[in-house]
Amino acid sequence: MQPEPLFRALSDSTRLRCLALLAEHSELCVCELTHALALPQPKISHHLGGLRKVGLVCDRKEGLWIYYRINPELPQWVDSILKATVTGVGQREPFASDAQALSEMPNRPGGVCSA
Amino acid sequence: MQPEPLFRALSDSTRLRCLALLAEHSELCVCELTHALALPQPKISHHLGGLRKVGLVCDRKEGLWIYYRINPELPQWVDSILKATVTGVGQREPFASDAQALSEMPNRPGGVCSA
DNA sequence: ACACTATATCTACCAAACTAAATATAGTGT
DNA sequence: ACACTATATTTAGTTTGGTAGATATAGTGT
Repeated sequence: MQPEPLFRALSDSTRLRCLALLAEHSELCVCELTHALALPQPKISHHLGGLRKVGLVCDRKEGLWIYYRINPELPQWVDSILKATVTGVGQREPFASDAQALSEMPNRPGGVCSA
Repeated sequence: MQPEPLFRALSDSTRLRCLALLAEHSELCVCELTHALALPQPKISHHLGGLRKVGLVCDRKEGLWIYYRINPELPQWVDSILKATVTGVGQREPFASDAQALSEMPNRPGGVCSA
């Protein structure tokens, strides 16, 4: 993985918020992310596409839903960067509120039992 | 430190190359970086200004030269990100060639004896 | 077939940022 | 005072990338 596109992907607030949630939930569908971040669905989809394009996330289709997860085959140094980032900023806003909003979302599909 | 400006700073090739060199040389002046990267001096200065603005580097003036170093007071998670990046991509091009070009530079000023 | 939900794509607009080149600032030595 | 070196800033042009909104695709249930 090239560092420049990686860091560019990490330089946007919407993408970082998605990644921060994904880092703690193994997989989430678009509607969960849309709810947690309270942003328009096309915007979320657009940014998830960007994350997928650089290889940071992958997706899985199940029925009507598409579940995203952090790519489990990331190079170790990339994984370290993600972990360091979540450690460093995960308690701040808006990340904390996003996690809270997600946990309070009613009618969540599938993978609720994930870590 | 905010993550978005940090990652945006890391998303440019010129800035990454400067940081990679600084990560292994404690301090370097602008002319050393300009020589190592073989880029126009105003371009190097401009990008160093960007790195300084987000707090990734600081500088020290000595006579005609301005020495840059990685900010020694970076938050731990930011330091982890820098180290992971250098570990992950430091051996690749153009970083390896930059280090080589720096080591072969004649008439280097001041801090040559740095690690 | 139809309505509904979930997601993706497309279009147009706008702002941020990289680049190149010229020029300005500032320190040094003669 | 002048020439020279090192560095920073400014300007203009171009591109990249984010946003909003509309629309398309696709799966589900009736």
